[in-house]
Amino acid sequence: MAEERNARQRGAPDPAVELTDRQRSVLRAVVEDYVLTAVPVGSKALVNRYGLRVSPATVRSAMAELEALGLLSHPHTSAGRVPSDLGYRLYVESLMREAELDTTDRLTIRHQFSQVQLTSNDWLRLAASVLAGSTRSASVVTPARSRRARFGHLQIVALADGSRLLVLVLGDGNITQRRLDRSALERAVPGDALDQSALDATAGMLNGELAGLSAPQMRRRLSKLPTLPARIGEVAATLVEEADSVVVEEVFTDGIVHVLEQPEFAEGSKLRPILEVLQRSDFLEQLVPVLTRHGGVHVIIGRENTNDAMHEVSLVFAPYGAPDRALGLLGVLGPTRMRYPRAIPTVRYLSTLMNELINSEYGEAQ
Amino acid sequence: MAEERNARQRGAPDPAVELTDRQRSVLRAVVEDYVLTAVPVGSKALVNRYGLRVSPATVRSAMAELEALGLLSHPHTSAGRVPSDLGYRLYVESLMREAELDTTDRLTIRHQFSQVQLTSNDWLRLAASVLAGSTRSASVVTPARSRRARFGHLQIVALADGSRLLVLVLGDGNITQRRLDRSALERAVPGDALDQSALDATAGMLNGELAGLSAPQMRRRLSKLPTLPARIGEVAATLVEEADSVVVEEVFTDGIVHVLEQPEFAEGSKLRPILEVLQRSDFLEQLVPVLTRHGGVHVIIGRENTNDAMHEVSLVFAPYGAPDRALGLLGVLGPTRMRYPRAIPTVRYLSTLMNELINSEYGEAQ
DNA sequence: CTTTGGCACTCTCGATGGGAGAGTGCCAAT
DNA sequence: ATTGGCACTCTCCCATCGAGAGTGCCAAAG
Repeated sequence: MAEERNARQRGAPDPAVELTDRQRSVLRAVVEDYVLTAVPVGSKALVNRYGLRVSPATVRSAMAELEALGLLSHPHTSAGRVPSDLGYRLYVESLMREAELDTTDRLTIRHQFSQVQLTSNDWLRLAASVLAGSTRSASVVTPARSRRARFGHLQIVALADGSRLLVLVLGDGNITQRRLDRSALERAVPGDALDQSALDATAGMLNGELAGLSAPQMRRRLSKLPTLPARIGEVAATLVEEADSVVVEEVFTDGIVHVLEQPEFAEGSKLRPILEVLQRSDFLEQLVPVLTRHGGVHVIIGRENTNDAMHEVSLVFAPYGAPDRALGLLGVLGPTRMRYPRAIPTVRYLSTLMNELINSEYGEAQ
Repeated sequence: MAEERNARQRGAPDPAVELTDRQRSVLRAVVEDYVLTAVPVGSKALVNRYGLRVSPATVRSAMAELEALGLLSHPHTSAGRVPSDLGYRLYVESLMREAELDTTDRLTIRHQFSQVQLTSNDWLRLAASVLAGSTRSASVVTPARSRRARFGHLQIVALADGSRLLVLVLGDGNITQRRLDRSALERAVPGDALDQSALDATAGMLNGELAGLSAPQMRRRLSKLPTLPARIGEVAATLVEEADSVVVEEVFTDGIVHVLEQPEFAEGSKLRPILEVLQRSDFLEQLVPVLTRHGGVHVIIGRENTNDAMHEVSLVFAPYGAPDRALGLLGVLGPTRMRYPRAIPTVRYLSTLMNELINSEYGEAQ
């Protein structure tokens, strides 16, 4: 399973092998109880609630051992135990009973996706909404676009109202359009008839020059063309601008309210840094290096995250799309005390579903 | 001034005329002090901080009068006074010293807007960001689109890679495009060469039928066309879908963190209902009826808002764009204890600026 | 050698109870 | 009409104090 390689890659110690069965079941019980109640869990309560066939004293000693291993911690003497980040990690790696999503859940989700069109933002908004609703956490979805949009080809279309439309098809199959500013064009090509053939020629010339370039490369190439005719200059500037704007990733989030409901964020100011990070459009992008190794679901727990603001939250995320041409990310964010056995299958299902949809779209379009 | 008509339209009592000069200046001082400190303000502190040339006892009696008029209130006996919604209303109507925005502020804002292109979402994101930053409140911006997008004209363009692009120009000047699903087209028109002239004919036919219709009307009209050739059916379905998706308004918000910083929202759960309302894309839409009367800045204070969730916040907002073809809304949301003298001019300036930009764009494009 | 019951100890949490401080309301004097 | 004085009323902060829950350790029992 994908997650199992995770810990080692991350260089985290892996004391799983040394754990006794008792330690394992105590750790599991502590994690699951704490996830449920948000209250540090004591030996007695644990025995009662989980029907362990041993005495509280035995559990206590197991807990002490787990604490020595760094898997549990004490808020203070004589409070119950709380899982450490490492404890959660071990739980996620090998203790968790992970169930796939219900068939009904899957059908509901799939149905919702059939209602919106693939290229629209609604698609991503829906994904964020489904993730947030299903996991009751905050969710984040980035569009599946190549990190650096490559120039595919360019076309200038005459619209019926007399204006021109610049259509830019990117290497990853995405399309953007922009209406050309007619008065500016006339400024650039004074007295010219703005006939379609001239524009076609311009487009053809640029298509040849720019094939396969990213926006910055386009800018450089264009500046090098020694004598750029004025009319081309206008189109070219618009073009670069348009390509640039595609690269800026819009991020869709949903379900922030769920995080707010968690007791660890009852104090509003706790949420602030999280909100700020979620706003930043590139925060999921930083995770791209982490997931190139394999395609599955990734879990980042608390302080495992290099971003200081995220030391008290966990991230469960996965890529979707094709890594080489259009990579998107989707995931959920919640307190480290997160329902991993729910979050992980949900993220996994959504990433495979969106993969499937996106690939069938590509299949048809090409 | 626009705001002055507001209170009467709203049917709110208007005790302004009856207030003595002293009462007016006490009310103003109370509002301004409370807005600044968020602490109920007492008579003594008021005299000290605002250099009133009277004794605390005098202020006390003025406060008691203002309280009898419903302009101030008491959290409890022997705490200071707090403005009521009505008190804020009166302040906004006739007590506030409203300054226009700095020239430097204006230039900075204008410069930022010159950096992004008008048709992109970045334009709206920028507006939200500027509003939030300048007022230190949460901001909301809706795109300037006619509430019901009207069909303008339709064009089918052959792309260089062999696929087709459906370009839909709406009555308000907005453009959306969608790549036509080639395999589906082939299904609809089996064995056909998909030549451009056939598609042009289709487009021409639909242009004639659908001119000026809204998406629902389009749907009805299309279903009535007795014998819709298969090839047109495919295009038509895509078309309606596209037009539908334009009507769904995306809302841009920013600066929620600022609200979180306010002491009245320190307790996270207070923020919840607000967040939920902000998420709902139609919440600003509900305000459209309110503002048709005139074009200026509107202020809705606390319980004046019919939405229960908004009873503890104020809204300062304005329309932009042309009411008949493309109406957008922008505004800020904060605690009733809001810096109105800052928020109102900012919203006003942004709405006029965006008006100007949008109209110059229309001017050039037509 | 593991498990268990017992026991002393520790720490949080909630209730209780004063001051201290800020503010009010009222009244009599100016 | 304005003001100073004064008694009164709240909140807020702090300290105190059990109750409760949990721990750690130890000696006894499997």
